[in-house]
Amino acid sequence: MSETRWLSEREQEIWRSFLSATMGLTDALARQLQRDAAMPHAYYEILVALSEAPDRTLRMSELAGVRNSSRSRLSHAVARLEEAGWVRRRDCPTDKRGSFAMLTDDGYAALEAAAPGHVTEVREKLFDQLTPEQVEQLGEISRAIQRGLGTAPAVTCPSLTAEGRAS
Amino acid sequence: MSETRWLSEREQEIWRSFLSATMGLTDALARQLQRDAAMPHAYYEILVALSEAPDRTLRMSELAGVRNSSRSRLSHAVARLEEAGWVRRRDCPTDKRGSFAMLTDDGYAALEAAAPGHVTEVREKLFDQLTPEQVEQLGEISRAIQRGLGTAPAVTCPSLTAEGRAS
DNA sequence: CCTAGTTGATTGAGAGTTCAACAAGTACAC
DNA sequence: GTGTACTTGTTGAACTCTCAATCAACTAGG
Repeated sequence: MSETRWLSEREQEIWRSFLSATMGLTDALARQLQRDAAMPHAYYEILVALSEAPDRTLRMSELAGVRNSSRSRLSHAVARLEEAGWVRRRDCPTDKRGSFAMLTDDGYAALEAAAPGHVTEVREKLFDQLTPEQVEQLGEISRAIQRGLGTAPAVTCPSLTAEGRAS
Repeated sequence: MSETRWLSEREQEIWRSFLSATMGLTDALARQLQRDAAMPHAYYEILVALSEAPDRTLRMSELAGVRNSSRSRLSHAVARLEEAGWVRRRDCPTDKRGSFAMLTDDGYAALEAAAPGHVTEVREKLFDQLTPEQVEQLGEISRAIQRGLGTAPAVTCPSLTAEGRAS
């Protein structure tokens, strides 16, 4: 076992700043969604993933994969979302173990209602704070980190473009 | 109320990548600490903050401020840490409402034991993935985000430098 | 002094996440 | 076919975090 490669002063400074920034940002987004749309960020992302899927429907395992979520977590979450009437489960005909999760019209409406506030928060707290160069740099850095994590650089989050919106 | 400023395709792509990267990184760190040191990341940071304080002691409210944590959360956390024997509470003599949290020798030992694995994870998953330029860029970006959040750019995280370590 | 308002910290309930255990179904070799 | 191994999805318990309520102690103004 090799020696620990400790962080330099500068690295530590950056690491702490990074941690503070990302945690603060995450926190701000979560708070905004909880306050204005009564849903946790994780649930919002589930709704988004479903809204972008064909027929607004996905297998539970696919949904878990796309969201980088554990099956267990997703199962609990979908149970909640079903209670709220935003998602409905269907059995898979070809594989009797399988389950589909389908976004309901109510769920889509909830997503549409939540989106503007969420995007606004993302824009104000992140993009408005950075220069265009920094935005590009952040994109590169994020990709690099993703590579290091060995996770698929898959589709990962909300539909926030103007085009993605319903008419 | 003004129109929502939706994200461009490019912005959305970067946003998703950023979210995936930071969540994945956060997750990896949390898992490593939980697995190897049986503590959540938040608790690790509390121990770090205490270890860097004079007499390894801080007022609860100061600790909450430094960690950007709610008083409630900290109270619960310190209760757990006290159970584990890693932290001890003391009454404040001058302000009888106040409480001190003090890192015990056991707590310090636990921190020392946990640190190498944690730093290694941070280095491998973050710094090893970036060029020196990107590291600097990330520092700048993080500062900018922090400014936008309006939080103090205070000391925010683990003591990971070689100098910070006990002899 | 004494009330009103503020601050420091704790508590309990509710919600989300994790982990391990589990049931049920599928796949594949033999 | 039969048995073994793997996959899909759910469940329950334990844990952390949040939020609102609470309480004690301090502080300022009359």
